[in-house]
Parts: sequence; C-alpha cells; structure tokens
Amino acid sequence: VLNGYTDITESTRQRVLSAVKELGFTPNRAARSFRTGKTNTVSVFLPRIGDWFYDYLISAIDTTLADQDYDAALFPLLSERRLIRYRSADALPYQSDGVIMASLNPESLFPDARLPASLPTVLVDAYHGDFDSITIDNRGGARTATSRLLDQGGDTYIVMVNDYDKEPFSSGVFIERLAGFKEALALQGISDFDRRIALCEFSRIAAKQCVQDILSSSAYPVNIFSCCDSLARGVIDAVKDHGLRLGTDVRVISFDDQPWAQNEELSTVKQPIDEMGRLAAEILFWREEHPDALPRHIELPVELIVRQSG
Amino acid sequence: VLNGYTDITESTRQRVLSAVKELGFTPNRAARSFRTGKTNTVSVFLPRIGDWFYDYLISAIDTTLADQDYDAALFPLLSERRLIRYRSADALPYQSDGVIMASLNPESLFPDARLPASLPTVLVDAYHGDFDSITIDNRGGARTATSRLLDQGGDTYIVMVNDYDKEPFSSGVFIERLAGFKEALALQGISDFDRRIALCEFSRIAAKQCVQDILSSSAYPVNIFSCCDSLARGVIDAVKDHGLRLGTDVRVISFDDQPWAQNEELSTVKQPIDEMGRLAAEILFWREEHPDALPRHIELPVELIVRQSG
DNA sequence: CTGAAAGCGCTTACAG
DNA sequence: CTGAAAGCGCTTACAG
Repeated sequence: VLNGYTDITESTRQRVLSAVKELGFTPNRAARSFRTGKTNTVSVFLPRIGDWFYDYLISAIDTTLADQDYDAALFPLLSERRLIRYRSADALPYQSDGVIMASLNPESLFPDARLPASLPTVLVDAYHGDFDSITIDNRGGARTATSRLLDQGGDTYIVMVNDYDKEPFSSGVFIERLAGFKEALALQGISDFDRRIALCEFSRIAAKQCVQDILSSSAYPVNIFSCCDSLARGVIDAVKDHGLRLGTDVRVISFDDQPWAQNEELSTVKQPIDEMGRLAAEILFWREEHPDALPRHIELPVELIVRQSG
Repeated sequence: VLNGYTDITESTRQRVLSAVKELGFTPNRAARSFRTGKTNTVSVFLPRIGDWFYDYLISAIDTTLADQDYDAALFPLLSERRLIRYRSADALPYQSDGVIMASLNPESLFPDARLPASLPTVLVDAYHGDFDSITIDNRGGARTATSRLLDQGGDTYIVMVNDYDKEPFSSGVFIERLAGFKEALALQGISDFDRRIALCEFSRIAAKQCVQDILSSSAYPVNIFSCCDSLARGVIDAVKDHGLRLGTDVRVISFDDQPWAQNEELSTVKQPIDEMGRLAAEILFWREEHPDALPRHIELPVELIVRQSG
C-alpha cells in the first residue's frame, strides 16, 4: 500500500492505512536505502552558498530532483577540513545516488581528479574530460556584448576581477569572458588590450573605485563591459556619482542578469541558470541508465538582454 | 579490526588489512546505520549560508562534531519548497542523530513547534521553552556598549535594521539589542528614544545613507551604537566621507566583532560564536545520555572589545 | 583470540 | 489479491 502498488483491495488498503495512522508508522529510511541500495539523494558540492548564482542553481536542482522524489544534500566546501573529510570514500556525501559539482575543478579537489566513491557525477559551470559536464558559452557571450559596445562607437574597456585565474574562480568562467572580450576587439582590428583591462577585487565598492579614472578622463561615450553583474553594480554607482548618463555618456554591458539588473536597466548576458540546474539533475538520471556511455559535455547558449545601459 | 577492537593477534589483523586493501573494501554506511540505528550525522537547519555568522558557526559545529566522528549535514531553508519537504517525518534531515536549529523559530516552521521526527534538538541563537537552547546576552551587550558611549558624553543614537521584528530576524536578536540600548538610556534618565533610532535596511550602503543627517547636523562628539557590524561598516564609510575623526568626532560601538572590525579599529561587542557552535554540538551529545532531563537554556555572556572607534 | 549465528526493517520474488 | 520467505551488510553477543 505504502509503496504505491495498485493490485490491492480497497478494504485491505484501508486496513493498512488505519494501522499506519494508529501506530504512527514512518518507514525507516536507513533500512530502505540499505535494502534497495538507493538513497534518493543527490550530493551537491559547491564552493559556497548564499550568493545569487548558487541560490538559483540549488533552486533549479531542487525542483528537478523533487519531481523524481529525490533530495539534494548540500556540501559547501567552506573549510579545508571539510574537503579533507570528503576525500574519504565512506564520507557523508557519497551516501547518495549521484554527485553534482558546481564551479569546482575535480583536478584540484581529488587525487587524479577521481572521486573517492564511484557515483554518477556531473560538473556544472566547470569542465573536465572525465565527467559529464554542463557549461555556458562564456566566451561567446562576452564577444557578443563587447561587439555591441564597439559597434556603437567610443573607447571600450573591461572591468575584470583581479583573481580570475585563481581559486575560487578556477572553473575558468572569467578567463573565458576575458577571452571573448579580446576576440571582439581583435575582430575590429584593435590590439591594445592591456590599457583596456581594469582589474579590481570582487566587490561592488572595488568596482566603483576602479572605474573612477576611466570615467573622469575619457571623452564620451565610454563603453564598459563588466565581467559580471556584481561588478557592474559598482560601475553604475560610479556613473551616477559622476553625474553621467547611463547608456548615453557611459554604455555598460555586463554578464549574469542578476535579479536587480532589470530595475537598473542594465544590459547583460543572461546566464541560463535554471536550465543548468535542470540539466545537471537530468543527466544524472540519464547516466544511471547509461553507465558506460562516454562523458557528455553540454555547452548552453547565452542571450544578451538589451536594456538602456548599453 | 576495522572497528577498533584490540583483542586481535597482529597476524590476523594484517590478514584482514591486506584483504581490505586487495578488495578495495569500503564499509557500507547504509548497512551500518541501519544496523546500529545511528547515522553519525547531525542535521543543521539555518536560514542561509554564506554570511559571516553562519560560516563561523558551521565551522565551530564541524570541529566539535568531527572529534566524535560525526558529520554536519546542512539544511539552509532557501526556499519555501524546502521547508515544506522538511515537514515530513521521512525527510532527509531526520535521517540523523540530532538536529541543530540556528536563528530559527520552531514555532514558525513546524505545527505546534514540534519537529516531525523525534530527535535530540538544540536551538542556537533562538529560544523556545520546549527545546535545549543557546543564546547570548544581546540585551546586556547592547546596554554595556551604549552605557560606555553615554559615559563619554555627546548625543547618542542607534542604527537599527528596519525589519528587526520580521523574518529572517525573528529570532529576536535585534529586538533584544534595541531593548538594551533603551535600558542604558533609561538608566541615565533619558527617555526621548524615538528621535535617537535611525532605521535602515540591512546593508552597508543603506547604513551609510541613514546616518548622513546625524553626522551633518549634530554638534560633536556624536555617539552611534550600531545594532551590528554590517551596518557599522556603512557608518564608518559615512564618517570618513564627512572628513570626521572616528572615535573623536564620532564614536561608534557596534555588535558582532566581525573579522574586519579589528583592522577598522571598531569597538564592538564580540559574539562568542565558536562557543555557541561547540556548545550546540555538546548539548546534543549530552542529551543522548539524558533524554528525559528538562530543556536546558544557556545564555552566554558577551564581551565589549574596546578599540579606537569608541 | 576467532568464528559463526542472529537480527536490525525493509523490498522483491514467489507460492497459493 | 494476500501472505510468508529470503536476503541486503553490518554489529553484537555468544560459543569454543
């Protein structure tokens, strides 16, 4: 009755149900997963929780898993101790039916890039040839955004995180976006990249300060491609502070499409996060049926959302 | 051999160990927890992960649990869907040996404030008479800080989050700090509370804007008690912007002692987070041995760290 | 000190 | 359609 079998007389069914109620019976999850060898759980490794990207990603994963009655167990690698613990095959994360690794490089986490337990594993926002993986077209998105700025005329800069080639950004997202920026310049025969790259820390305030010089010394219009919305927000702050007009004096296009971008009229390349999360969960289910298929890599296209800023 | 029994001949021991190695044996966690009825896991409910407070708290919990070979499983209540799922007795969080609830009010999460599964449960940074709980002396800390400001002379204000009586701040922390502020004023015979309360959103930038009027219109010195370091940071920004001297023209004392507070010379009431996390885990272990003892409530004292700001 | 038996609570396969 | 048996991989208690 409890497991959804249908060839049961209604009277028996009721007898079972009332016994369940009377005794307050709850199935023993440990016994069930012991017997079936399944936990109905997927472990999600991620660098952290609490910023926009991961909250949305988790939400998308949760939704897709819930359809199959699976739960997501979250393992943010908040500390070195956690990582060390998770290098052991009998650690908690491997008491699951599959693993999703978000923005993490398996090479830097595990010896030989091999997880201690053999479970279906999918990478999101990261790539490694040994694993199923889902990325987005960071390079193409940056190229499109930059090209649009160039087409409108004006000197063009990029605001870029200074640590883009270090952890925790090692999944290569920012490297790709910088490459896309350069490609767009190269297509127009522009090659003086260095003076166009403004590096700053990953914070709104740092971005604001970082563009002060560009905003005060340039002839307008000036174009700024921001490697992500978090930094673009600081750029917008600076534009307002200088009394300049966004989209006219200073054109800004960014990457991510965070929720506030619409209100601020920020043109930006939208990350299809929902689809990334959904696909991650679905590939895991698919992989269970096809354990021997070659690793699949899916690169999702991105879309430039044009608003007033650029 | 694997379970640490010592009455085993060395030769047998080696025989077992080499077999383990040869076969790549890993104990089946599901079978073990099924058999023993223990999971060696503690579930931690919290509103979110990724800000300073919860990262430190998790770290303290992790450390204490690891000593007993326990793992923490994190359940941030990021979405309504998660909460609904966790109202069911066979949900993932209850496949554990105990529950820690941080900054969460059981009354608002579960019908009758009762968890669906009967597990040892401890509240951290929240209070409910039915549970073991650990809080800190928010009121006393605020009183001490405010009194110190008053003793030094000058008009005294509080910067306070405007949503302090709503979720996610419903655990009452900010209400208590405001009460402590008022108590300190009352002790000095001051009763015009309302004009001294500057409300703002929970962000550095909001706090900065919120104290503009106070800083430009007041006779110096001005005293500001900030309900938390996150807001104090915006206050410090404003003081610098106005060209005022921190600790002389404007005295600021805050609450939390976030890592940056030392560098900024911010006087602040230190939250004993490490101890909160450690005690939470320890009470859980204690509770396993004393299932019938009355709920214990521990209120930890706080310490005002005096630096140059006030 | 070593080995074999019992049983935890389920699900699955089978007998009737 | 219903009921009883077998067995998943451990740990514990016991026999020798």
